[in-house]
Amino acid sequence: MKPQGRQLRAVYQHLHRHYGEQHWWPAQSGFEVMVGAVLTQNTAWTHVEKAIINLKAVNSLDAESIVLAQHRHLAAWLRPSGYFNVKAQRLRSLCRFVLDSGGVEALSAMPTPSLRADLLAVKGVGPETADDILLYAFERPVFVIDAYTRRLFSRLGMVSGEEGYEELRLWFESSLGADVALYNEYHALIVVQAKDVCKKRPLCESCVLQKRCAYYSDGK
DNA sequence: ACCCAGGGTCATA
DNA sequence: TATGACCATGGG
Repeated sequence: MKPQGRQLRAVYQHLHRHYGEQHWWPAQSGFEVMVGAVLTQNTAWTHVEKAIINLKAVNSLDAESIVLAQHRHLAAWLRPSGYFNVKAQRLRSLCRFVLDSGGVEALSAMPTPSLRADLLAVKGVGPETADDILLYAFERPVFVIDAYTRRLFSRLGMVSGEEGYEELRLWFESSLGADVALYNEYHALIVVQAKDVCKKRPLCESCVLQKRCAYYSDGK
């Protein structure tokens, strides 16, 4: 393991002890993970759940139904998750990709690099959404980078925060080694940690690692 | 009333 | 390559 690996695992252990097992991704199928990954873009998960409940209520949580649904219907079902016009389009393009590829089962047989490239080629699927899908739907060892990840490790002084997405992702992956279960839990813990804020003082390293204070916002 | 959520695309310079 | 505008609901 690389030098940063030990430090990264120490942070993980701290978060895991403090917040416990997260059991992500909350979904009943790989396809549901894919849908949730698009719907949660810049949106609170509680709102996404309502949209997914709507889709289930009309028996349309599958690629065929979503592709065939009229835009106004799909948009109405997605309304609670925000950006409903945009997300209806993105969901359609993702579902068309799934169908054109022969379904989720066929996708799960693809090697990770080509699957990742194909996901990124879908309109509305960017790096984070693609990596959510790769890790949580297809159980591939891909470390998900989000704004929380960049902010936390920047404040811990382990990265500058100015790195590009790919650079940061490869840094985590090479430091930790390929480990699906670890990546799964780690990303979940980073997200949970970010929500756990106090208003007392700006973040310092002990804030994160010793939980004296959990004010992780940007102090603006 | 303001801020921001488990981002991404597109137009501009 | 790098900003800025835009998408839109709902909870704190």
